[in-house]
Amino acid sequence: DENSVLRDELLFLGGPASSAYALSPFSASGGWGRAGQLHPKGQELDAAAQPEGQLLREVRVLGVPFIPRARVDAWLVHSVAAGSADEAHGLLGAAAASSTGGAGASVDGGSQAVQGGGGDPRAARSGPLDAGEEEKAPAEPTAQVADAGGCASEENEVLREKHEAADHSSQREENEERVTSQKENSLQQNNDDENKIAEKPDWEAEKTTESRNERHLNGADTSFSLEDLFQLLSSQPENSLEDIGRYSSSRQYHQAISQDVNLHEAILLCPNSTFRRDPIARTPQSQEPFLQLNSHTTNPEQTLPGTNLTGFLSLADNHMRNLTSQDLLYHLDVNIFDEINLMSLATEDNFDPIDVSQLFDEPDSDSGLSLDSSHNSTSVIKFNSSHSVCDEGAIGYRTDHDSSSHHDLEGAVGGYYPEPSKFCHLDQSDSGFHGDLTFQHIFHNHTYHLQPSAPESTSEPFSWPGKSQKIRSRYLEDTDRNLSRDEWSAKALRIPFSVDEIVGMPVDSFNSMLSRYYLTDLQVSLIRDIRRRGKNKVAAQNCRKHKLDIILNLEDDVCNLQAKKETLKREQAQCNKAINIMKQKLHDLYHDIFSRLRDDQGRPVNPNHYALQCTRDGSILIVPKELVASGHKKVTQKGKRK
DNA sequence: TTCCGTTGTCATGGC
DNA sequence: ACGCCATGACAACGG
Repeated sequence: DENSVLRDELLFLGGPASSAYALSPFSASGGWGRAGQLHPKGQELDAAAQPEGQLLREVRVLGVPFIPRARVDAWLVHSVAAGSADEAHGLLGAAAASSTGGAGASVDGGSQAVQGGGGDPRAARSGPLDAGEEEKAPAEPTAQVADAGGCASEENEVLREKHEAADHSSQREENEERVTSQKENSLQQNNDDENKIAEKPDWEAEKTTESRNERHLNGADTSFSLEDLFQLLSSQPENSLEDIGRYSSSRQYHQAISQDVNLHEAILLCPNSTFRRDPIARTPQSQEPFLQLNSHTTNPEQTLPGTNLTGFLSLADNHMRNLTSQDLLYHLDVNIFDEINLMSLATEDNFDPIDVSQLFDEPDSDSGLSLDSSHNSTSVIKFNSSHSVCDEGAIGYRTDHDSSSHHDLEGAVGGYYPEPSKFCHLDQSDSGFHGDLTFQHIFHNHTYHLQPSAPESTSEPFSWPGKSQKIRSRYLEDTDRNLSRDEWSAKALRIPFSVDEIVGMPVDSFNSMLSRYYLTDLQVSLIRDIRRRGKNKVAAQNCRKHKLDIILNLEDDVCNLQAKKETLKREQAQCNKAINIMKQKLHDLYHDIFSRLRDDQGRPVNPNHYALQCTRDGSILIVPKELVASGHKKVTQKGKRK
């Protein structure tokens, strides 16, 4: 029904399942429009220029007032933060009740509950969702919202027009906002009870920290208590890498004040546009090195427990100290990545840095990927490939091809994550890549399957030079031998789908998947290559099978024809034999007849001069051979009766 | 070491 | 134009 559709939509937006019913007040009393009037600070609520995507469409289908996502997000945020049990359980009635007064509690636990009371919870946000949104969607004067005067239809009409004006925005932009919304809600969920954060899986905590990061970057979250973060940070031992990773966002907040920019923080502070899947702003050259580096700095599991993370960050910091964030993207020394690469490898058991360095020092090392052949890409591939060794963070993913549906999201949120602590990310753990990170966290289990018909371990994402066979053997002994080259590559690049999915997915689902998920160009390229190679591999197998079938059929045909030939030969021999017998019988009969014939003088008839001829009436005539040779044209009755 | 079969991959053309 | 499929050709690998 319509409510379930809206609920699914909100689920996709990242809101808690219960919050989906926040839309119910739409149809009840147009409460959103009136809620705008109740905004205590009179802050703008509308960012109508932002496309609202499917949510808007669903809302419009229902004929309810259009609610900008920013409002919905804020409302959801505060509904959750208020701890309303009814709302938390997704009761329509409760949501309807909240439409008039809102939740009334801020994420700060009440100390900054300025938006509370009777205010519209959606108004709690002091600004638009993010800077980009602010630019595209100028603040709508509060008076305009208030002037709606509870007339939901009027506001709906205005907002709808605004939306239609902004309808040109791309689907990707819409997805970005969805992810942002999702993260916003994650933030609220985590802020609601900070104590729970340590109990949550790392992936969830990571998502939370990223949400904070984004808020920090956007400067839109003014209600977040920095003091809380400082206390939280100070309560955690700095030498705990896990804690460092977990509270990376806290460190970031701290950095924002101290201006002590280290590598990690500098990365996290990079403009979002750099890492979002913006077809204009983003380039593979600028993105990939960044992602690689950041992934290792933000992932506590990828570093040895005894590794001096601070030292490492300082090392990288020296490289970037004089670089802007954009410069960083283009000029990060590849050697750094090599170092990081080896560091990440060092986390593996039986790691031999010499062997591995030899491995990657091998000239003519063919990645085997028809990816971007640029230097950066190559280094990335190597890096990722090596990293995949330690990457056991297979997260549960759905094997059905419709994994991107909202229902799947709902199911995946509560899904099982085998090793969340090992969910070390490469290119999704940066602050600008929440989409991939979040979606991967939610959706997927990176349990890459072995294709049944494909004997593996003969190809890897990088070549194994001949003299490194020993290393290879050792290498493979410690890892999953059953991963094919593409599976390795997919795992290394954090492709959130299995090779089987990529290859077997219908083209429509495949394209939908590519557009729905936040994938780097490298990932998209790899996915397409995997799909192409996978399909071609199957085609080649079919072709060879077909060719073999043809050969076998031809061989069968040859056998059959040979047998038939033999049979025909035997039949011919039998026929010849019968013919000879008949000839012999006829010959004997001739001689027998002529031996008994006598002419008029009683002399024997010479068979060489006469022949026997059978007439139509059955009588037998003796005809001279010269007459027979003349064509039987003139048969004389010169013969004698027997 | 050579030969041969198998397999994966790429390029190409047809649909 | 795009994607899929079939197929020849090639290389790598293993027996």
